[in-house]
This record gives sequence, C-alpha cells and structure tokens, in this order.
Amino acid sequence: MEETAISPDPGLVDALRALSNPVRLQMLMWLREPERHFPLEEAIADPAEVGVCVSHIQARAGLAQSTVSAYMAELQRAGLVKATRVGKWTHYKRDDQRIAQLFAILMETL
Amino acid sequence: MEETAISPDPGLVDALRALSNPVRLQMLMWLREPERHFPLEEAIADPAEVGVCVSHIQARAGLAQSTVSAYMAELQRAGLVKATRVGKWTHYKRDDQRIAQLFAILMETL
DNA sequence: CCGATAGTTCGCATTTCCTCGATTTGATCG
DNA sequence: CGATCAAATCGAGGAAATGCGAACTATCGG
Repeated sequence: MEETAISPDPGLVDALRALSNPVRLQMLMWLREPERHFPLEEAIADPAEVGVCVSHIQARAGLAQSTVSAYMAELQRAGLVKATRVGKWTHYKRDDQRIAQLFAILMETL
Repeated sequence: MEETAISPDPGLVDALRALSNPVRLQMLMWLREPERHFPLEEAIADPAEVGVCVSHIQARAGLAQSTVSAYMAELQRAGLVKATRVGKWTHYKRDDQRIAQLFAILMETL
C-alpha cells in the first residue's frame, strides 16, 4: 500500500470541471469546426487563426451575453481556449495543444 | 454551418460531472491499483475480482461514511464503477471497458 | 468628444453540490 | 430473535455553480 497519495493534477480537475457543463462542452465541440457551426460570411476574422467571436457563440448557445462571456472566461482559465481581441470583437479558439496534453494526463492518471 | 446541433452524449456529461470532483477522481485513481492503495491483508475478497469495500475507501478518503457512500453511488450512476456485495461489504471496482468507451467518445466528440 | 456596438464585470436569485450526523436497511452470528 | 456491523438513505447547513439583467469598459466611426 502506497502512503503518499498522488493527488490529481489540479489543472486536470479544473479542465474536467469546465467540461462538466453541457453548454461549455458543446461550445468546445463547436469550436473544433467553426466553419461548420458558425456563419462564415459574417466572420470578421479568419476562424482558423483567431477563432470565433463571442456574439456568434452567444447566438448559437441561446444564453445571455454575460453568461456566455463568463463561460468563455472559465474555459480560458481552464486552459482549453485562447482569446484574441480583433477590434471590438473578442475571438476564442481552442488550445488544441493543451487539450491534447490534458488528454494524455487524464489517460495516464485515470 | 450545420443547423442540427450535435448535443454531447448525455452519458459523457454525467461522467465528466462525476470526475470533476477531486475526491471522486482520486478514488477512481486508487481503484486502478487497489493493491497499491489499500491494505491487501484486510481485504475480505479479491480486489482484482470485486474491487475494494467502502470502509477501506472511506478510511483512505478521510470523509464521512455517508459522503463516501454517496460518492461511490454517483460514480456508479455515471457508469465508471460497478458494485458487488460480498456479505455485508459492498465492493466497488472500476468498469474499465466503459471508461475506455467514454475516452473514445470524448476523443472523437471533443 | 459622442454615440453606438462588443465584451467584461457586478449584484443577485435560484439551484445544485458538498459534507456532515442521524436514522434506516441489510446481512451475519450467537 | 436480538445484537451487531456495513452500507445506504435522509435531513440540514454552508458553499459553489447557474444564469440573468444592469452597470461598466473598450473600441470604432463620425
């Protein structure tokens, strides 16, 4: 029996927490293929480069603007997305490298 | 743009919810190698076959008995563990097949 | 500088989670 | 059956998450 309890990576718990909400999980799913889930015509910037702006995510989620903003901030704190401001629009994009790393940690830890 | 929103697998959200608590996550980690984390001498049944009884998990977690019982029930509802009663002792064991399946779903969905 | 537009932050009500102790159910042994 | 021990369920208090609207901040166009 091992006495030293291996606490799970705190970053991992934060990520799992962020993903445990169905709307936030779905947002991340949408951001995997922005061109499939958001109106490309109205895009102010290249989705592949900076991601999708909050207004479009909000329209898709159907929640209040403040709620969506808070959710995106939470996803960012958890390291799952990165934010880029283009003019007045904040764009959010998946951090696929970090996501892959979290997958790896989860895989070997759990 | 795809209009039909692909809602995430509800079972997946349940699993992520269950895992978003650090204690529950750690319990699942412990159950990966019961012989490493629990007193094998006191085991009433083969850990490899039926898992670990609640008393031992409780001792390790340091939480109230009722809390641990509820946590295990939640992990079971999420499909992450399976319960077996041996005499008066309920044993919990990982459902590794289901866990692997959830990994796969998460991987292709997220 | 003003007004409009996009986002963030704040304050708040509601619901859910966390954790406990107490009680109840279930199983064993004498 | 009665005592006992393991586990589940119940009831409750405090903490955190959810989601909203209102107020604030930042940026752009005139």
